[in-house]
Amino acid sequence: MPRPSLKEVRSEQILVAYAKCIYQFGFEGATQEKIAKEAGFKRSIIRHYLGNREDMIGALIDYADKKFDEEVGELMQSLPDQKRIDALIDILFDPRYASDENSAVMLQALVLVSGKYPEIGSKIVNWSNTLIGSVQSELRQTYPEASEDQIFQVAFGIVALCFNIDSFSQISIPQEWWSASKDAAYRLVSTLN
Amino acid sequence: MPRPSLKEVRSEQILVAYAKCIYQFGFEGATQEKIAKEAGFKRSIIRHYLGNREDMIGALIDYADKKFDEEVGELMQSLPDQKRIDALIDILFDPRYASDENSAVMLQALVLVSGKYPEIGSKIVNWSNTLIGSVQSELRQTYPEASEDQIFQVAFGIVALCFNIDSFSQISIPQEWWSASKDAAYRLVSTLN
DNA sequence: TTATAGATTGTCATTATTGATAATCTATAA
DNA sequence: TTATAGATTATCAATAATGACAATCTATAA
Repeated sequence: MPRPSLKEVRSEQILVAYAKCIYQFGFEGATQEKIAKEAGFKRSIIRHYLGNREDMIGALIDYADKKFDEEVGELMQSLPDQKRIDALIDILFDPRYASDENSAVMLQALVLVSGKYPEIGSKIVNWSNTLIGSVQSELRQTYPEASEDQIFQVAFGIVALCFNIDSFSQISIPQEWWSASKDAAYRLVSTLN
Repeated sequence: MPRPSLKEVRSEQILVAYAKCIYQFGFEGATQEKIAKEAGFKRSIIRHYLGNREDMIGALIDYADKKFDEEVGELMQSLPDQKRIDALIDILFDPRYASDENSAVMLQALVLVSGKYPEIGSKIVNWSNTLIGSVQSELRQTYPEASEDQIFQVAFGIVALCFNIDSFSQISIPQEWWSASKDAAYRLVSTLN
């Protein structure tokens, strides 16, 4: 009888806009008004679908949580059969992937407010571990003779380099920082020989 | 005739409190009221010494700028004569140095708002280059046979690892992340042999 | 002691942000 | 066509934050 619900669609549109605003204005600077404008709705619509500010934050965290896993999954799926590690590093350190749609950027924004919202901290550790784990298993395939400790150190280093360069994505940084990050990642891998 | 000026002292006290609030509440969350409370003054005192919000931000950037150079200088001064690179890495990846007084944390907070205040972006690049440059010159001393490109890549990687782990400083992260960062840094250095 | 410049505090208008709810509009099924 | 559930918009009170300026207090030198 009633018109069809848009809850799913609208919620995601709002959360995407929310993420973009956090990226652009910071966590506390991402006001409902700005989010609404970014999403192309009136502010009231936000409340209608997501509730108050606290509810919004919860929804955002859940969304980021889901999104991060998806992105890592897609990333690993996209790797070719041969030279998978090289391909992985090439993607991780490609400037084109470090847009405001990248979860790594959201992660950096959330790190800054994890003091205020403690549940964020453990999520971030989880996300990091997810990515580190994926890199680890790739390394393990290619370097079966290396120890787990060695593999973990290298995987962690690669992810750290990636997080770091992504965190700069809205600053106009020297071109060579991207290639330096990538080269450093390759250097880390080379130590497993 | 008049009473002596406290401008220098008060300004620094306020800016320290400002930095601490940014670290704790985020950039937009660092309100004048919170800063005043943190510093132990009334809000009016902030305006008296630093002016309005925009003036405050400018003062903060200048302060962070000066502070960062000082800290890097002191860090390099503190290195022993022997095994300077090992000592440098040990300090950079010591959890005790990544407190809220660490400039690296401020840097991460400022990165997030550099979209709003473009002058911040170039400062951050400068700060990074300062630290990278210092690490480079140390590496150059120990590995004179390595090329400049190689030295830069390794120096950049070390600084990136440092920035990354520092950015997590207010999250309770696994203990091994610190050692993994340090180990990765050592691995990077080892590639210069 | 006293005049003075600066320190410190107090107050108020303005604006920004949010929470909450009412009012209106509209796509669907009966 | 029409009732209905949900979409969308409008509005207002409450609070937070800022800007601006007035008022008061106090350490110094003359």
